[in-house]
Amino acid sequence: MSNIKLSQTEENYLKSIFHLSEFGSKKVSTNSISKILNIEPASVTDMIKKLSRKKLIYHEKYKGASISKVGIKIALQIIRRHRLWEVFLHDKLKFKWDQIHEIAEELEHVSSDKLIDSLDKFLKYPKIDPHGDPIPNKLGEFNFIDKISISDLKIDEIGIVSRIINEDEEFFNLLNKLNIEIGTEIKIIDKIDYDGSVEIKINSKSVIISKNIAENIKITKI
Amino acid sequence: MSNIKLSQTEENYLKSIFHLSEFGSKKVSTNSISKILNIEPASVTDMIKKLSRKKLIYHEKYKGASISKVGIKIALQIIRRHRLWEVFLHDKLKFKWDQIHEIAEELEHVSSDKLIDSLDKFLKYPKIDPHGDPIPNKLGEFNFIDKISISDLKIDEIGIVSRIINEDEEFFNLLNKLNIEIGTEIKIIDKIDYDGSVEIKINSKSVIISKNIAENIKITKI
DNA sequence: AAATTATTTTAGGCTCACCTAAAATAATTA
DNA sequence: TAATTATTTTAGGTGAGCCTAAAATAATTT
Repeated sequence: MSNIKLSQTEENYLKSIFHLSEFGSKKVSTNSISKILNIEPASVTDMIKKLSRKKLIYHEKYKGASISKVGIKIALQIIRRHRLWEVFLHDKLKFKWDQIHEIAEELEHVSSDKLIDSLDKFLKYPKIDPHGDPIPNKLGEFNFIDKISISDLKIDEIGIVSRIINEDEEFFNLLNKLNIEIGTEIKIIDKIDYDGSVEIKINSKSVIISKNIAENIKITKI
Repeated sequence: MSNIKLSQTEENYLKSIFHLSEFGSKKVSTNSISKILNIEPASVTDMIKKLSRKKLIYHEKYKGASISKVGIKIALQIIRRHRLWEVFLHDKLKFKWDQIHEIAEELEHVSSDKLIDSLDKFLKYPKIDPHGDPIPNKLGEFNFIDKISISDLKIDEIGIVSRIINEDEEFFNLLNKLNIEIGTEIKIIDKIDYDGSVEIKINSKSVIISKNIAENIKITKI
């Protein structure tokens, strides 16, 4: 195992770069990292240099950063920790869906491998977290399910909610109001050409949701 | 609630000062803190000033520090978090008794009150941790049981192991070898005047343990 | 292509939590 | 009590991770 011990800050940067790079496939700009982490671009440049020196990312001046193999491996372990803690908080401690992310952000930095493997076992090796995101295993492997969103369904098709992209409290409240959670069955009643809104039926009630909302709810077609 | 948000470092200092002060009753020297935390005395002085400014401790130059009411309250909350995580690691994740302390040192700094209260509930409000130490409740209250050690028993008296003072791995290995853990019944066979060693019977086997060992094992007389 | 705008980097500063060396104070021993 | 030793504090310095302001580079408009 590559046992480079990173600081919490380094871990957070690496995780963000991984997410922004879409599994390592894209270059990531200084500005995008800056926005996600709420840190000034100049500071981001400093950290990019640091991670670059450690070979966790590659960087060419003024040309963006890309994440290295080792960087991806570490990022996946951080994500694994985060998501396992989310399962724990949700399933065992009965936390609401919208409260788990923030706490998992702290727990994910606790650095014992044995802790995480034991937690994994205790939770019975879950494959997805409460948001429907896949949990990498010890080796960083996970089921990459390229899900479609509500907007992608056609009229009369039915899907099961499998992942919520947006993690804002406001978005969570909205879903609560609409009675939507992971596992909810949704049928497309109508698609409004004008602005991409979608009329859907949930538990025999029908509502119209905006294009933006529809795109933030991933589903599995059935 | 006093919601002063402290850094991990500040929390560690406060916890050490609390422990060294024996529940707030004694003054604590710069040197003793320095030794416990493995930090140079000069650095300790810096932090003493900082905690003093925040009124978590009192300090008079060259005369040692004492912990304030608010300081004690916060220290007890950190200890509560530490011990609840130890119970979780031991009881739920099946960690060995000697591996829990280090991990709990990290987990104790995760700062959500709701997390700790939910964990407390999940663990069914335990009163003691796996070392036999009492767990303060939400309000900082706990059962202060002034336990006696094996050395304090007389010949033919019987006690139940209720707390292990020393947390070294070596000491843990020794206890393992002797088949001693929390809950073990011990009978005093003989006390050797020469050096304070004690002959004890555990599960019908008798061994002689040194005075030092005997003093590090607390028991409840039955 | 030149000018403008946006992005990224450099330069220099700050705080936190540490350090060493030296000075100040307290405690102990002769 | 004076000298010695131990403890604590001050003074000045370091790296990590942030900041602002200005310079360098890239991208977009005109």
